[in-house]
Amino acid sequence: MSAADAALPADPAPGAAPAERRAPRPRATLRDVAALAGVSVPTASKALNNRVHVSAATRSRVLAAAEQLGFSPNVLARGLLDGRTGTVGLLTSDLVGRFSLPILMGAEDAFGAGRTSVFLCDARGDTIRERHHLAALLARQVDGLIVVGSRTDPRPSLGRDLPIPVVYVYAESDDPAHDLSLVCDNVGAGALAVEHLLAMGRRRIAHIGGDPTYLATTDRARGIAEALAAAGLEPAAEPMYGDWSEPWGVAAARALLAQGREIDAILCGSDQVARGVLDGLRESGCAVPDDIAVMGFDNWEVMIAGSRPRLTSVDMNLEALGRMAAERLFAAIDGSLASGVERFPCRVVPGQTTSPAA
Amino acid sequence: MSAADAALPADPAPGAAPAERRAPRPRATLRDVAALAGVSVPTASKALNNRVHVSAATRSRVLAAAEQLGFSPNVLARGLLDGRTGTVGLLTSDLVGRFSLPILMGAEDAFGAGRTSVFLCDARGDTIRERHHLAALLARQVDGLIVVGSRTDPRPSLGRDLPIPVVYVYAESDDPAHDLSLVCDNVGAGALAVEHLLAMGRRRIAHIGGDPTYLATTDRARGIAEALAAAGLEPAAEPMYGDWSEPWGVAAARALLAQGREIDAILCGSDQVARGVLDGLRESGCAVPDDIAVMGFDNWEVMIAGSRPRLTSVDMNLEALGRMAAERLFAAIDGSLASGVERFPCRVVPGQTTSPAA
DNA sequence: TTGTACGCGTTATCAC
DNA sequence: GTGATAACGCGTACAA
Repeated sequence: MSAADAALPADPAPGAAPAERRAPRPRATLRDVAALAGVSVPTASKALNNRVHVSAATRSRVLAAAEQLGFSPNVLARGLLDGRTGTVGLLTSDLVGRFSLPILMGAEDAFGAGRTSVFLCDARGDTIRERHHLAALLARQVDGLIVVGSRTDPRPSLGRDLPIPVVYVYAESDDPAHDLSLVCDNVGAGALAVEHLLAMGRRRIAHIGGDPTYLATTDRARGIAEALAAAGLEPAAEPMYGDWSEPWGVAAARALLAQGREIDAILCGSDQVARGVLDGLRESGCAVPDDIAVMGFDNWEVMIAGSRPRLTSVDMNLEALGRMAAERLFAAIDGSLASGVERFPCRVVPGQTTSPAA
Repeated sequence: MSAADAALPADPAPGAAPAERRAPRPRATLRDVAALAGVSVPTASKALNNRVHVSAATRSRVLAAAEQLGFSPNVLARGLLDGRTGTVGLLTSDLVGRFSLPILMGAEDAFGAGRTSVFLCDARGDTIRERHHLAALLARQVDGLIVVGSRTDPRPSLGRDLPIPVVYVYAESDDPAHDLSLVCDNVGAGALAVEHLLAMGRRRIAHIGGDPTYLATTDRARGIAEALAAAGLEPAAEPMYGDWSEPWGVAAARALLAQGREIDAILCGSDQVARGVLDGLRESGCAVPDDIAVMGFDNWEVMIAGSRPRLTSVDMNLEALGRMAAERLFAAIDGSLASGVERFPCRVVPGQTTSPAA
């Protein structure tokens, strides 16, 4: 890394530059470094890579030359030799980056100070763009691929004949026999939420879900129903479904209250729905959490931060998912990759909307 | 592109694969294609690149071979020859991707169906990580760099001695004499907002700003003050500053109303502040927009969508900024790059919080 | 300890 | 119309 980190020379002001000198100086190559140090190219290479059989004097001359020229090794040329580029692609369909970015960060953390970089491409839900990006990534010789879906429903496999390993994250591949997928346990997430509410002493729990065409919606609803049944409880009302918006949350909360049932908690399909529900309850004079507890899913900080009181939510552990994906991919790059679907647990992040019932 | 797009072979099921065949097949090279087509490597190259002096028969044989092998040309090897990789880096410090992603999309659109891909790296506000990413990008021979700040305040220049052109976007470089920066005209944005409110018949305009340590805050405040003065109006109250949060908006709205002044519009420092202000006004029984109009800045869809009524906001035209950056960079890659700071106008996106006064 | 020869995948040039 | 040769920047095996 010492050579790479020397990319910015220490001397930024080499005399008064002519006013119109805009053309950047050419890239220094190993040959330039070797020439400046007065050695052959392979010797310079050994010196920079801490290989044996190089005298200390030669090494320091080479290092100095590299520093002076701002030399940064061409990892692409190196990749030509060993067939690796130290680059993985992250192919996403998630417009706003709500899911992709935490996963990206987790992956970067896992690759860490190593030599691997992540190439992010957003297909914006467009199949043609996805294939275009895939071709571009393959042409750039990425060592592996992480595919992130915009929803948890299974997505089309990229196929079995790619020359590099692929890990599907968040949305599983529809070819689990050949592809490896790492996803959140949304059924478990629903159960976790119910258990949290039960621990807070709530018993009359209603569910206001999001868009019913999403697998995440039905998975969570199933987990909720199962956990309630396991506790010997009935849902406090028929589950309601709409979309992922705040306005839907507002409308649903009103409709739910209008039913006149006894309710002490509402489990919402997402943080956005939950914010709408909070608004709807406030309008109706319901106190949160004293009268009714409220919970969301996703733990999306942008939504949570503005919520009053601060919303309790279920975190999908996306960063951990990204880390796992990176580790799996890293292992697969010089080994082989398992297939199947691995589900990872979520976790409740308590806020102020679910304190113990009076 | 025809060869690259052939990366996914048309025949995904080459007989029953053994259950444990996970190791991906090796990458096909031009040599493999040439051998299969029964021609030399240079001839295969010409055939795939639509060069002249290749017989139709030969060309079709080569194309068929490439298709069959799922051949995808190694653009990195090609880059070794012409010194181009068809890759630009996008270095950001913007955690949540609120500014970076629109800019990224604009840049991708501008590079369009061309051969240029964008490499996104998030430094997460960490200087060390930024230098690490910069070194990684340089080592990967990116042809140019787009640097996106997380706030509009000038940011440290990457230096004058990089071997590739750099365009700073959203936050300008602190070395305008040598670097090119493309930013939003925040002063103009403040003026635009005032003009919109004036057009709606509002005259008693107050300003609830965001974090006063941000240049965006003071720039917008200045634009607001100047536009009011130009219209011969006084601010309806002393400007208030806090942070970028919804809770601040709520508190500020309450405090403002408590002053008992006559007010018919509130200009908020951001959409988040505006959402808080809307909440605060609703609590106090103020009707929006009938009693008081409300406007935000940023036009952040996530915030706008959940706002009731739908918030009027000033869009920063980030996608356009990204497109411009890509075009400038593209031109600079085989030319020279201008320096200085270019400011681009913003635009008002009317919602339902600023209808004409009664 | 250092330098020479070669190869990675691709394309341009120039023979044939 | 086709193929041999050289070159891009780098690392490794081997010779000096």
